[in-house]
Amino acid sequence: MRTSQYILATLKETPSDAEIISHQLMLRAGMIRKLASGLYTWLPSGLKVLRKVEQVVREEMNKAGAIELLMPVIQPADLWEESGRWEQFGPELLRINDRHNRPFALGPTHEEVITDLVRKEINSYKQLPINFYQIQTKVRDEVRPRFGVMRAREFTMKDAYSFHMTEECLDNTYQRMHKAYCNIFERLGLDYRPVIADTGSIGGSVSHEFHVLAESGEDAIAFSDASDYAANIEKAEAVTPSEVRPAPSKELNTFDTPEAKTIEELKTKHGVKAHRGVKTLIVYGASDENGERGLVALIVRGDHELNELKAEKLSLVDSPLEMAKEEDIVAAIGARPGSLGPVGLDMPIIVDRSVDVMADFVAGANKDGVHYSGINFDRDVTDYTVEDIRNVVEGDPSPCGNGTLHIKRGIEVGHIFQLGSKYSEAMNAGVLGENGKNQIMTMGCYGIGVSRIVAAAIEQNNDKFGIKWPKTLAPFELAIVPMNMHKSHRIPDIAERLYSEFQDAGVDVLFDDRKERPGVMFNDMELVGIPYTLVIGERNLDENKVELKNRITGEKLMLDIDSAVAEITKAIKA
RNA sequence: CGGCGAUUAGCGCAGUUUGGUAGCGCACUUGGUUUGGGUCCAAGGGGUCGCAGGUUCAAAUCCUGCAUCGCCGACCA
Repeated sequence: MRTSQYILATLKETPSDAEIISHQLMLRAGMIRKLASGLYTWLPSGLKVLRKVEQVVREEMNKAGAIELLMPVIQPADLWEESGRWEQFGPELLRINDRHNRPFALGPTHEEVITDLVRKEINSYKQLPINFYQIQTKVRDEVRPRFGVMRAREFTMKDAYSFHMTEECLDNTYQRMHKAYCNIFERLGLDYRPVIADTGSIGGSVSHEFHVLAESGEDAIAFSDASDYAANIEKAEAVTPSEVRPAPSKELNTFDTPEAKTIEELKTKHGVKAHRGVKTLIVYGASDENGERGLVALIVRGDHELNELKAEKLSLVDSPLEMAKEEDIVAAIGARPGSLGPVGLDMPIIVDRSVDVMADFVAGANKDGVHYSGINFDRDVTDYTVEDIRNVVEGDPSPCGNGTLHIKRGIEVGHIFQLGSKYSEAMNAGVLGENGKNQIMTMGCYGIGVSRIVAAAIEQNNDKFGIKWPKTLAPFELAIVPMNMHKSHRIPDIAERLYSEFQDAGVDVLFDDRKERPGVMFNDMELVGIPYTLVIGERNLDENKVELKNRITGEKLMLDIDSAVAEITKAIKA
């Protein structure tokens, strides 16, 4: 490709609405352009990278025995009603009506469509297990799209769905997919981790996420330093410390705290250390038979955070979790948030495991501007239950029993689930078993955020000059940069000759034939992140040499013109 | 969904306080100059100042409403 016949579309200045480095570089390197919030056009260079990711994914899926197909983006509402997700999915499901006013959804995922296909096409246990996948555009009307293609409303996803007679068979395929995913992220040269995950709105039991480690990641991951335990923080169990609750040593006392509404203010204004106090969070309880929701108190240590996911899984708590409105709190308790506590509280009280082992602690007195000190369980608070409802923190013991937890940030690029029969049952997807009877199939599903991987790879591979693509992802394998080509005949002759020889050798080469100054070309090639740049200039031509620059190592090599094509091609294809 | 901020040429921004014919840099076009790391000089093209109302002799500027975009938050009691 010649730059003069291409659209490099590089930008000198960083567009002001790009926050993270991958978003800035994708815009500056001419990979994407925004159409509207969360909607992006892939420019030629960006598309080339996207296709390379797709190809790696496709090869590894095929190798793992999955079969490619392609399903529609537009899906009839009936299917979603059958699975129950038309109601359940919420506003993230973008709904449209056709000209006959029939309801449809733009597919955020394809469990319904594939289950419908399989129940019609697969009739016998002899055809199982089977695993279908597609690489396709997904639509999710995100609450807040951000970070460019990282969290977009329209994005490319690889989704696979497997069907089985037994749990064992599902587990088998699941492990195979787990391995295939590891292969994919390794081939893409990414620093990644598989972590134990929650199943979220997709449903099912066993689940792993694959995270690319990056500071800008939206998820927190907890790792053990002494085993391979790794979990999304929302799923990591906070293990009960071995310590036993000390005996009460203080009397229950009130003290005035008119200006202290937060743990931080209690600390600065009254010297209460965060881990000596507790936070009392009021949420709505599960609805009773009349559909009424009461209030429930959740209590975590002052220096801990409530884990919303753990909380909403408790039977007493409404799901999704919703914090009580201030007026409801005042009506029920007579005090406002900031002065709440468990003593004398007339509602179910759920305390975190780490609160259960506290003695003589501080909490609000359920009277505005007043706190208790010296609170002790079973003396001052008698009716409560103990649950794991907090996020793990750095230094917690690992739930696997080995080592200590550390927290890092990650970008979720893959997620695999053992779905069980959630969809197959709701949609009556069965086959005839060996015994001649109908049996509901068991399912697994496996997703990879293909477009997100492009951004995640940039987060991990950049410097102040731009993107440093790993060989497998670079939009071009080689750039030819002639110095002041229009000034001589030697330069263009050699550049043209090498360009065509590289093309014949099957190298994806970008020939920068613009009438630009050298600095402009160098900067563009570095910004775009092409792994090798071949510099052709008068300076070295008299010795019959050309210069090869490595974008990753910065290394410069002088090569004989006559052997350059063979040598470089060999290095690239290695 | 809540809070904050932004919206002026393709991009980055000034001008808005104090109303008076729309500016700068980059990019683009033309000519010249320069040539191994974002040359320099000159000339030029490009804007219903997000939209709709209002106030005024006069609105990018003041007022009202709306839209779009971004950030933060959506447990932190």
